[in-house]
Amino acid sequence: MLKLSKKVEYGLMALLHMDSLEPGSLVTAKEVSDQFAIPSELLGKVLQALARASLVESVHGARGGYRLKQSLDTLTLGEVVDALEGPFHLVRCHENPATCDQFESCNIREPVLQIQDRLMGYLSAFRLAEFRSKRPAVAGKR
Amino acid sequence: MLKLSKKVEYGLMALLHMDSLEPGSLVTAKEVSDQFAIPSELLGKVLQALARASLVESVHGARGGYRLKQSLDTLTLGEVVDALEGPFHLVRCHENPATCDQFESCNIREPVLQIQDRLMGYLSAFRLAEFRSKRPAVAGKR
DNA sequence: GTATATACGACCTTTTTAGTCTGCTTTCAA
DNA sequence: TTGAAAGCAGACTAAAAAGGTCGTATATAC
Repeated sequence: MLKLSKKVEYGLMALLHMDSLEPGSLVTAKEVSDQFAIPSELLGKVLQALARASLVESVHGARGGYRLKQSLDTLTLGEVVDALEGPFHLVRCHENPATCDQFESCNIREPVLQIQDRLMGYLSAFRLAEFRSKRPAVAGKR
Repeated sequence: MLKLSKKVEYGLMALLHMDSLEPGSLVTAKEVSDQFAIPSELLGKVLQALARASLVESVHGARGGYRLKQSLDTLTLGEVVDALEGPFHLVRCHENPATCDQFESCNIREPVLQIQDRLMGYLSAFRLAEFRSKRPAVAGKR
């Protein structure tokens, strides 16, 4: 209920991590999964989904890996959620009214839609660069 | 993922319905469940939770039922969510860090907390009266 | 005292989420 | 040219949460 999924958490952690690396350098799913104690197969799927959505770029084969394709300055939380969970719907009936037993009698449809729009607007306005600025500055070489 | 639960939906529907009745009049869980095609036992639990949280008042025994205890002008979406789902946490680790395998290495804790605070602020600022104003006006007697 | 209603807890079922496994394709480099 | 390292894809399983049901106790009107 109103929770972020592990997929989104993992995706954000990976994106933030990539942002902290030398620009353009590759990192493998295994390296990230080791660093953050994430199951590697699962993180692999997450990164693949981010690649399909062009948030990251994947390089196949040995010595391959992933790198950011967009700056965190332009990436938003909404894009990450959309890439990993699909279009955002606050209630099931907006996706598929047929499954809702209350559809006919429903007296909250319009206002819920309005809330959804505002939440979505917030997610789409939240730039991932804001994640970066909150962490302690990392001194030294990179 | 970032969905409203059926409990919250049912609670909102019931609250809105009560608001449309003669002020002070009682309505039973059965009546509401019939009107909105909600399983009555489930709606019963929802209304009981709303009563525990003092959003509605319950009257026991024959001819009993529920009525609003607060005006929708003062009730907020945040209160309803809190009454029916408990304190709002965007990620599990805010409730129980022990269950999070990524707790040590996590690089997104602070920003996620910030997002949660803003979402919570939004929920708490959203007055249920706004639900009312969006419905078609009901002409005639009440 | 009986019918009607809320209250509450235990339970069951279904759906969703999280994680695993198997096998493939692509690429580098020895 | 071949083996290891990596991404890719889908099926599968396990665990957790959500949704729903049932039984029973308690309160109240008539």
